[in-house]
Amino acid sequence: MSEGQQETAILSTSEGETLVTVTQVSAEEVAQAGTTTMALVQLPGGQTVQVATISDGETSQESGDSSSDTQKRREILSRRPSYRKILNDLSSDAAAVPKIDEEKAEDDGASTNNIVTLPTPIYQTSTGQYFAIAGGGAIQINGAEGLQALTMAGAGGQQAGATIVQYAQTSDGQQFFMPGSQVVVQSASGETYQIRTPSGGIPQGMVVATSPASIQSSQGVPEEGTRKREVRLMKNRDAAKECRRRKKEYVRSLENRVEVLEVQNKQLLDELSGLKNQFRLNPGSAGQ
DNA sequence: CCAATGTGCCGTCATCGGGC
DNA sequence: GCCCGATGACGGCACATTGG
Repeated sequence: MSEGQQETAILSTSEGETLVTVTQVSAEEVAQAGTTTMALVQLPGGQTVQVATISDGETSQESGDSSSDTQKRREILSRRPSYRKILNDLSSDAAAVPKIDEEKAEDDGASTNNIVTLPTPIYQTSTGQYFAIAGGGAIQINGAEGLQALTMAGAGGQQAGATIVQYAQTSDGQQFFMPGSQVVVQSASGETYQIRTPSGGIPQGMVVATSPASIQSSQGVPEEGTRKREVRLMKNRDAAKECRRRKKEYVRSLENRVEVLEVQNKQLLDELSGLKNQFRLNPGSAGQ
């Protein structure tokens, strides 16, 4: 399809009322768009909407202003894979558009920015109950009987709905159970709480939760190294998630581009075939 | 039904490169 | 030089699929 040669389809009712007008954009425009823009749909009110290919991580972002996304995508796709560069682009856009937050919320349930800054220090149990990390460092659990499972409410380091801690109500307080050996919870204020399996005193698998103050007072300076390590692991864990998310998004964009280029290629082949037939039937008209 | 295999996701480690 | 974020590599786990 050459420049300015657009194909238009009109969807109308039996009474002849036009519902929508679909204009296929030129191959060049498609190529420039890189991945997403396939057609323009004109609504009855005169509003024009770009119809884009749909992929998991992109639909939530591109329903709004698509022009800036198209521009950005064009830049992304015109260069060789560089996740660092992609990150720079994304981070520069993040100030204006909170796209990462939205995508991550629906993508894999990972935290919005990083695990360090949880949106709220309140967590929800599988039964809908809540517990909170109070300002003094205490973990407060609202009324529980029997064994309960704690899951992160909303964003967090664990998979959405994954059980990270179980607890039971006892006569002398709360007791925690957990599948792993250690869990670190960080509050919105940045304080780190370690939930660890003790060496003895309580049944195996039972853990206790300690606040930063008690950790420092009971175990002293050497624990600082452990705490730093846990924070570093948490940050790296989150960075790895984000990196994988960007990589998946990049692969999706490449797949989208393949689709677009295949369509473009087919159109060009069809056009070539048509021209060949035309030349065969009417050789004298060639070049006019 | 069950073991083998494939796939996807995650956490961790090692390394690199940029900022200070 | 140190710190920190990004990312490749690796291994583990959970789940789905497949063949006997």
